[in-house]
Amino acid sequence: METRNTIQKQTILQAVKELANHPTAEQVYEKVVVKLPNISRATVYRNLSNMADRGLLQRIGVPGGADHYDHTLQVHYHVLCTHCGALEDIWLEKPAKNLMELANEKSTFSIQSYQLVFNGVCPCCEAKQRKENPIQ
Amino acid sequence: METRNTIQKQTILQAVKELANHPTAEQVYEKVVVKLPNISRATVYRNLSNMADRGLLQRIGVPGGADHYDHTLQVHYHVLCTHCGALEDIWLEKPAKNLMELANEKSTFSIQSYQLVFNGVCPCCEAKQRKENPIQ
DNA sequence: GTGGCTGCAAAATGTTTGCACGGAT
DNA sequence: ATCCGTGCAAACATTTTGCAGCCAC
Repeated sequence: METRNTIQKQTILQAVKELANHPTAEQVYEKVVVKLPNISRATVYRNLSNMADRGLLQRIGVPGGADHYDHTLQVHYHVLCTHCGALEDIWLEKPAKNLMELANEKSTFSIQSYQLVFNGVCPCCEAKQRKENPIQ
Repeated sequence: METRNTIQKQTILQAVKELANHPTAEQVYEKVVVKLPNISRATVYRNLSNMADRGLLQRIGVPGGADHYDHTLQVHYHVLCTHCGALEDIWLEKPAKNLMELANEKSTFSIQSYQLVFNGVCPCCEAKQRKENPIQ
C-alpha cells in the first residue's frame, strides 16, 4: 500500500512539472525516455494514473483523445484547440461550486465531480484561418 | 454533399430514438443488427458521427470511454455513474450561457462549445454499496 | 528476503480508413 | 449513369494487463 520511491516515478513527476503544458502520457514518455532509455510506456501510464488517483497530479480527460496531465493542483479549467490540439488553462472562480450544487439538486445521482473541457480555436490557428480565407 | 436516404441511416436514427437512454455506438449496433443482419459497425459509427455533425443527434463525449448519443437536441447535461456506467440526464438552465461567456472573457482562445460530464453514483449502486458496507 | 514495481509483449477498447461493390438518385 | 454509402478487413490510438525478474525497503 505504501509507495516505493523508484527512479521512474521521480523522473515522471519531474517531467510533468518541467513540461508544464499539460502533456499526454506519450509526451511524458518521450521526455522521460531520454533520461531512462529502458523505461516502458506501461510504467509511464501506470505512474501517471496512480499519481492522479493520489492527488499528486490532475488528470484532464479529453473525450476522443488522450488524457493530459497537469502538475497544477488548484481547480481550474482547460480549452482545447479544435485545429491543433493545443490545451490551455482557463481560470474561472465561480462555476466550481455552483455546478456541483446545481447538478446535485437536479439529479438523483450523488455527484462527486465533473469533467469540463472547452473547445475553441487558439489565436495562432485563428490567424492562419484568416490568412487562408480572408472573407467572412 | 446532399445526403442519401439509405435504410441503414433510417434504422440507426430510429434505434437511437427507441433506445432513448444515450446508447453508445456499440449499443446502437446491437439494436440495428437485429433488423439489418449484414450491417457493419463502420456504418453505424460513420452515420452516428455524421448525424451528430449535422445536428440530428447530440454526441456525448465521455473521457476514457465510448461516446454516447442522445436523440434529444435541447441543451442539457449528463451524469455518469462511476460504478455501473449508467448515463442520465441533468437539466440545468443557468450554466449554458454563463460558462461560455466566462470562459471567453478569461481565455485568448475563441471558445465555441464545451463538453461537460458529471461523475457520481446512481441510486441503485449507492444502495448496493450501503448493503455491502453499512458503516459510514 | 519480500513483495511492490518494472519491462515486455500481447490484448483490449473504441474508432477510423482504404477499397471495391452496390444501390439511391 | 453517376457517385455516395456500404461492408469488410485492416489499421489506428490509447490504455490495460499478465507475467517473469528485479530492486527498494
